[in-house]
Amino acid sequence: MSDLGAQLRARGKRLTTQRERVLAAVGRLGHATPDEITDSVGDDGGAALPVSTVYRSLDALQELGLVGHTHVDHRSPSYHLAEHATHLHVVCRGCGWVGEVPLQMADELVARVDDQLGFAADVSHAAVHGLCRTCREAL
Amino acid sequence: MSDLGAQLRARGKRLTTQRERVLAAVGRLGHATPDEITDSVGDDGGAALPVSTVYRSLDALQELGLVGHTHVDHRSPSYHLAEHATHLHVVCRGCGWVGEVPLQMADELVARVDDQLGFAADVSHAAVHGLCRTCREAL
DNA sequence: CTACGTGCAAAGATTTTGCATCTTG
DNA sequence: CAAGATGCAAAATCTTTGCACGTAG
Repeated sequence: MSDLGAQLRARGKRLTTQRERVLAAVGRLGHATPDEITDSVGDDGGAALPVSTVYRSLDALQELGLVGHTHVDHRSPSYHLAEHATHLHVVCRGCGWVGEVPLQMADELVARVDDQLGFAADVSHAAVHGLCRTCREAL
Repeated sequence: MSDLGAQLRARGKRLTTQRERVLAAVGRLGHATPDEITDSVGDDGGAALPVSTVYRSLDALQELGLVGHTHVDHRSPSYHLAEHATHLHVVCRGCGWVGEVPLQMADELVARVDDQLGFAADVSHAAVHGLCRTCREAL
């Protein structure tokens, strides 16, 4: 993936195995916390990485716009590939279930916010809380 | 505010000055982190409260549904009165500005999510990221 | 070579917990 | 009184930082 290298270089940064491995781990996991990513990095057969490197790599990759993150629960942000950010999250307060919803469902909201505030909303980084079908019926 | 007492008692909890003061502080501040709330509690002339009590009070008040919280930035949740939750937040990635948007703007999103997933979304607890008018034009 | 990045360990920041003591109901 | 809450300080989490050494370009 020399493309990654090019993007990094364009920003005065460098391509390192660590960054490649962190990016790969994020891709493998879909959505994951820094902690989960750290655990997963070793799954490619290579050596484990210190958490600090994972954090710094995520920062770098985020600066390039390759990954993004959302706050699904109280603690720990959840990282995902930017290209995978074609949805927003719904998080159940009852059971913790996390679902994905196509961005288009929020089109109207985005349009209205733009209209009234001139605010360019990026809904793909949003988490909406509520109750899933099951927990809702359980009440 | 005997109502607060009644609600607490109904849950097997008790009414204490600390809880009243934390609730009052949240009301005064509108939106605030546990830290800011701790600082503000003293503003009513009373003694300061230990952070742990503030956290426990917020938990209790949240359990009663009197306060809620959102994750505006990386660290620290922001608490607000539930009755004040008539809006959702838009957070500017550029300057950190936080705006409020009437819930109705998300009505369609809520309806669609309900329709397709049976998920009861509570958008008042949501933070949508993006760029405010100013930062947007600055690009 | 010369930045920039990595490892490691220590420091920060934030939240939670154990326990003796005090209060509410 | 008895069940809960509080205070305080210590522990647990989660993230960031300093610094000497390694390495991409």
